[in-house]
Amino acid sequence: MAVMELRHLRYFVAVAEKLSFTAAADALGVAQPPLSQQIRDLETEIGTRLLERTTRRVSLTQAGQDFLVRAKAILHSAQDATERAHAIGCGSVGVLNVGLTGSMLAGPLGGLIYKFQETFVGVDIQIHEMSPDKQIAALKSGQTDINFLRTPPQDPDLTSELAWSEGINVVLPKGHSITTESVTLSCLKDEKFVFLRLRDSLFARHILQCCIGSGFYPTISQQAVEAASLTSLVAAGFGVALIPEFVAKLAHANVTYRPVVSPILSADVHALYHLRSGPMARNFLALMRSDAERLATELRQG
Amino acid sequence: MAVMELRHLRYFVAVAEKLSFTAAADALGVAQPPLSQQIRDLETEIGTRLLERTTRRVSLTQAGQDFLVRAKAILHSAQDATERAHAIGCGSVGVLNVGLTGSMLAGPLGGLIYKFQETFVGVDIQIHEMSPDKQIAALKSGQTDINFLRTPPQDPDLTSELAWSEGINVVLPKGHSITTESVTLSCLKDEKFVFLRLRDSLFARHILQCCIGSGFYPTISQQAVEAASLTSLVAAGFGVALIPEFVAKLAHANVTYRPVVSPILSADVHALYHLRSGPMARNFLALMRSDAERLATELRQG
DNA sequence: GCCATTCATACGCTGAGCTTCTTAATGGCG
DNA sequence: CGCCATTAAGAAGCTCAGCGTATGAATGGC
Repeated sequence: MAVMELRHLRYFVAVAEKLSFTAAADALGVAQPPLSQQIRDLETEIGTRLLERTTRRVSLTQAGQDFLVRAKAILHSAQDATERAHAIGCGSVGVLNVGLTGSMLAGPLGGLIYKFQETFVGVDIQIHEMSPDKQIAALKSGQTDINFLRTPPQDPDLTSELAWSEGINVVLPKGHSITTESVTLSCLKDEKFVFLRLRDSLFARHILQCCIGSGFYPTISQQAVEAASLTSLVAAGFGVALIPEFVAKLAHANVTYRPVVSPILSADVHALYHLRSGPMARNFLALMRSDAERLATELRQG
Repeated sequence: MAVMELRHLRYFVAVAEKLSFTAAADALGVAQPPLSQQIRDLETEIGTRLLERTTRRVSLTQAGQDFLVRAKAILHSAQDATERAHAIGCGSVGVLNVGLTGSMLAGPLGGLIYKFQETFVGVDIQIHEMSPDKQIAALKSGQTDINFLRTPPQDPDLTSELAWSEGINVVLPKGHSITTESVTLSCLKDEKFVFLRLRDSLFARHILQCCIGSGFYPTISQQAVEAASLTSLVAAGFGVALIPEFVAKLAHANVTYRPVVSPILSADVHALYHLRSGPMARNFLALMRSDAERLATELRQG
């Protein structure tokens, strides 16, 4: 027993719309006899006549009229399904879940997301703010497709890629004795420091190593979890802090920011994604790379 | 270039639901290699991967997840379309348009329609009241599927079939001199008559012939178009009228009804339908015949 | 490190669907 | 009234799509 295929529907719709087997066969690019046969098979399969035909006239039965509407809808659905799947496969439609820590949007990421949205209007970008320790779990569970963080973990399933590098600023409480436009790390050796929690933050440990490299072990008065909290603690008088350049854009009234010029310090942000992350994530990464290259070129030229 | 067929969807859905080629192949009753090949063809056709597969694990891509939902919907639609078409072909669902004149429902037709509705619950019966001259046009244009009238026309496209026969009653105004339980036609020879318009009504001409056959030419004081109007004209004092038995069921306060027993008169109602009327009409006719037969048997026995 | 399991590939075969040729039927036209 | 053009259906042969069998490659479990 033959089963119904889309071919039967295509043939039937052609005949039903032309009300002629020969015209339909011509339009379909097949000969007339196989068309007649396929229609016959379809009618046998359904168990009722769809077309009433004499040698001079072809007309739809009531069943045929109903079936025509549905057949066209099915063919349309099939076309639509393939187009949608293709679009999703290309990464031009769908939902892209981006995971990041709260302070990350202050840097180039905001503009990057805006540009991506402009290019891929069919993609809905969902931004999930989450603490660094939850990011890996979110990626692995598929909750997010791509995450941005300063501490790329070593995980065989996950790939990390440098997104951008920032300079380091020192945050000084208002009225602090240092008044120079820029500072060196060593002139901070007698200060009290507010740090990110060393246990969690690769960035904090990196800064610590830099201090040691500059010849002193910093006195740590407080440890915070969120980078944005550091500024507030400085404002409250707990000491000074070293923060990524772009976090300093989130200005605070009772502190001042000064770039650290010696040694040259940098805070790296990494894009982290799953090995089998979708095409949207790859498109995002591609845009990110081209954007980084553009920035580098501009810096070189300007 | 191969085109997509329902087979591809069936295969894909099977694999996507089992998340295993071998299990799906087993369920589909085919070997695993052709299944792999069909999936590959489908992916080529769509232009993107739908399934991510290693030798140990099969998983859906984002495109695959979307496509799975749509593929299942399409297969369901196809099944639904065939079932609906089959049902329409059998006459068990659809709309049956019945055309009739206003007074026709008083007879056996009401019960017949009720019984038909009980048997074919999927059929929506639409009753169209219309004047006799519009019935043929309605049938030919497809506006109605089956019509009931007392004057079957001779038309090569239309078939008529005796639906039932009724006796004839005479309608007398209240206080008329005739007081017997039943009357003969000849004892009405000196009455004034209200008739249906002779130009339109085969029934009226039939009655006229019967009067002539009984030895008199009736004095016609008024002619009406609707059978139901005759009773009102009698009540108004325009004379007496001869009407089909079942129309007399529509009782009127100021008249009395008496059967005409000699000669035996009958008013026939015919079912009229198109040569290519649908299966619902045929089902209705079949029920009508069996009902008529049942009535005849009951009459014979009782 | 071996083995079992599973998906992909290779290859030959069967039959479904196609083309061509032909027949039957019907409406239009002279 | 009969011929012809037109159209759907039937017959026969062919081609290739899809299937089955056999085999290979890869991966996770023991």
